[in-house]
Amino acid sequence: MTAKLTSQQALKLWHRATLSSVRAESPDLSARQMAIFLQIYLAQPPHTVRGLAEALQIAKPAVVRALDTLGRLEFTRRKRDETDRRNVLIQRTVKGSVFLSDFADWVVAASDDV
Amino acid sequence: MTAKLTSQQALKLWHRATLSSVRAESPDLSARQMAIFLQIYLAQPPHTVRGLAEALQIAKPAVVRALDTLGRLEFTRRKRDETDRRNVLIQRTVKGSVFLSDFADWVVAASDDV
DNA sequence: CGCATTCGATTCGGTTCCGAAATAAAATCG
DNA sequence: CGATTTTATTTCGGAACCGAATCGAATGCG
Repeated sequence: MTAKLTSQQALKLWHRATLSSVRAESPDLSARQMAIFLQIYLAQPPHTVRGLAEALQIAKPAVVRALDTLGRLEFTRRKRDETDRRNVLIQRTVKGSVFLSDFADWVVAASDDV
Repeated sequence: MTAKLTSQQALKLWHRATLSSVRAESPDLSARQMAIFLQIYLAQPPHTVRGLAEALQIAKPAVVRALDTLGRLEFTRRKRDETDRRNVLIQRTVKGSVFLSDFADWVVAASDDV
C-alpha cells in the first residue's frame, strides 16, 4: 500500500503530525521518551530497563527517568518480575493505549495527501 | 505515490524513525522543539516568535526557550527585523539543514517496507 | 556458604524547562 | 508630543533532566 517516501514527503508528514500533537496539548515527550514508549507498545514483551537501554543505546538512568515520567503520565506501569526479582517488567496501560491511538490518528491524517 | 497509511503502518514508521534518531545520538528534542524546528524549515518565512507561538498554539516564552535551545545547537539563528525592530526573524542554518537531511533519511528508511 | 555479578534505582552538581507575571524596547495612534 | 499597543525577553519558584558514579537487593557460581 505504501511506497517508500521521498525526503520531502517524509518531512512534511513529520511536520504535520508533530504539529497536530503539539496543538492538541498532548504531553511534550522528548525523542527518547517517545522511543521508549513506542518500544514498549510495539516491540515484543517482556520489556526491562536493561533491555530498553540496550535497544535504544542509552544509559540505564536515562531509561529509569523516562519511565518515571511515563509512569507519572500513566502511560506505562512497572511490575516486579517475580521469577527474577531483580528485573522490573514494563507494562502497557489503558491511558497509554488511548494516547497511542490518538497519535496514530494524527500521523495517518498527516499521511493523507502528503 | 503514497496512499494514506494505516494506523499500524503509521506507528511502525514513527517507531523506527524515532529509534534511528535516538540511536544516532542526535539531540533529544521535545515534540515542541521539533515542531518549531520543522515549522521554521518547512513553512514559508518570515518566522517570528509570535508567529510560531500562534502556529503551535503555545505561549511565547515557551517559543523563546525552544529558540534558545535550537540556537545553542546552531540549528536556528535569530536576526532582528530592521524594518520593525520589535520583531525577531528566525532563520535556518547549515547545521540545521544537515540535521534535517539526516532526519529525513531516517524517516524514509523507516517508511521502506512498513 | 561466601563472593562476584546483575539489575534497577539513587545520588551528585549542574542545566533546562515549565507557566504566569513582569519588563524593556519599538512602533503606532490620538 | 505622550499614551497605548505590540513584540520579545526576563524573572520567579518549582520541576525534570543530564551523565557519571555509586548503591542495595537479588541471583548465580565456585
